[in-house]
Amino acid sequence: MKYSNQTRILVAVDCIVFGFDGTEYKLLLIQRGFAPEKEKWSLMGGFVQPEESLDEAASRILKQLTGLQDIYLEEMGAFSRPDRDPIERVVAVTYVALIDIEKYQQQINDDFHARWFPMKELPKLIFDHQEMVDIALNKLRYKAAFHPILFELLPEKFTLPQLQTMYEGLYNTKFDKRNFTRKLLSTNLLKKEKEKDKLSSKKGAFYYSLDVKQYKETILTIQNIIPLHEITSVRE
Amino acid sequence: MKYSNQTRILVAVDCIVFGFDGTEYKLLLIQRGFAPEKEKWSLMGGFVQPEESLDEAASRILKQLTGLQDIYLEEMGAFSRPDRDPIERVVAVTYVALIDIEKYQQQINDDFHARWFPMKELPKLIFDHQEMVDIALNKLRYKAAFHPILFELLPEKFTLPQLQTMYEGLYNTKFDKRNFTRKLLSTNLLKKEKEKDKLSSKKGAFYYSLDVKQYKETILTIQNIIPLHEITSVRE
DNA sequence: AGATTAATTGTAATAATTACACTAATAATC
DNA sequence: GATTATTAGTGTAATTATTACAATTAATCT
Repeated sequence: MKYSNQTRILVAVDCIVFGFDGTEYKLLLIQRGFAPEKEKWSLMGGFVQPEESLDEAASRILKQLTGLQDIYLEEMGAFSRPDRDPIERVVAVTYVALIDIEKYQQQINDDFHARWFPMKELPKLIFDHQEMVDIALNKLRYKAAFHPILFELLPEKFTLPQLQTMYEGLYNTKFDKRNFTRKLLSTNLLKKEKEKDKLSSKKGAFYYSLDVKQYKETILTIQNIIPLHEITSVRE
Repeated sequence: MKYSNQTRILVAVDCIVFGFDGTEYKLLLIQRGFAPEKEKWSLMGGFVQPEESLDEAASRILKQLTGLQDIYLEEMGAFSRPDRDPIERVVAVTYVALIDIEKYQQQINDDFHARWFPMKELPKLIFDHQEMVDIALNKLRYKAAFHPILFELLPEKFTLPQLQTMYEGLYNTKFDKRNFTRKLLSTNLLKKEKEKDKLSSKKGAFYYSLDVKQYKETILTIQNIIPLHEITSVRE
């Protein structure tokens, strides 16, 4: 038994993977393996299979095309212009991930020519993938202003100057060191470690790590219009 | 020419329409017009047609099933469990709207038994529609804490007590009048009108309206971690 | 005219944000 | 081993935002 007289459509998933290498933002791309636009640079995409959800499809596709697994992927929206794919109609649902480039460098598998491109030097992308990336970057900027999600882009232990560089890179601006660190530390999300990172300076900068318990509590908290003590519960 | 060996899937759109009547939040539902679950309460849903985008499908479906048109609908996410519809696989993309119940009361058309239900008295919904509503409400709470989007739920002219009631209703709490109005007015988004609303009190409360130009500028502004003067441009 | 109802308004204490520049630690160099 | 170069780390005062708290005002109703 089926719904009659309805058109069935190909559903695809495209994964937008942002990375940070301590200096700049990069985007992970692959060379598309099939026609049309074979060999052209593309997000990691594929078709949803009959027995998998979109989340499952996104994880599978990312793993198949890059080797990356156990990455947090967040749905970002559907792209559905009827002519967005020249071959036939495809509705694409996008997923976004933020990863620490160095941490996952090993996992990334060369079979499909996955490659990191600095955000300022992206090649021409197929179909509407550039639009997907633009929207994802704007959403990331927006979210990062409220939520300390940029931690996800860093290794487990990171320094305050690294964090600051990351925020400055996202917004193309400079912040005052004292005010920036004060604000970050006042969140109580950071734990100072005993070791220093000696790679990027002579003096060396102390490592910090994310206080995961605090983080999970804090990320559920609503700010601004709602006085903090009024909050009961918010799922997301 | 088509992509070979791929499964095509029904794609549906479901519209979650929240309303506020000055006192409480309500959800617009219809009685489903076809099997399975015919006559059961449901979000306004339908299948995406070959030549329309998802946004277009959402507008069309909302209009066909309720008469509502020119409503701002925002995509909220896909629901894709393979077994979410017992007849056959359907991937549903949800859209959320906020409207002023009284303003649109006229437009709402009884052909399909569209009806407002108070959020605390929702009937059993088909499939995973209750889950969609729960997620939408949480996202609304979350967004409203940062963005003054609740204006969209009110008529063009509204009073400060109405606004406060709306915020209090969303969070099940009470705010201090003085602090609430001070905060709202400090956004410079509200313009005081000359007339008063005399319906809800003897003294009458002045009407305010949204300063649309200011609103569009402000909604693009990022707060918190990013000092305001640093912002260049953020699309969303 | 007086009672009733809900709208409107201010202030003082506290907390957060901003602007601003020198000192500390280490490695590299002479 | 002293000097230089480099980046990390830190404090304070002025301003602005937030909070807690209650009397007065405008209009209608009796």
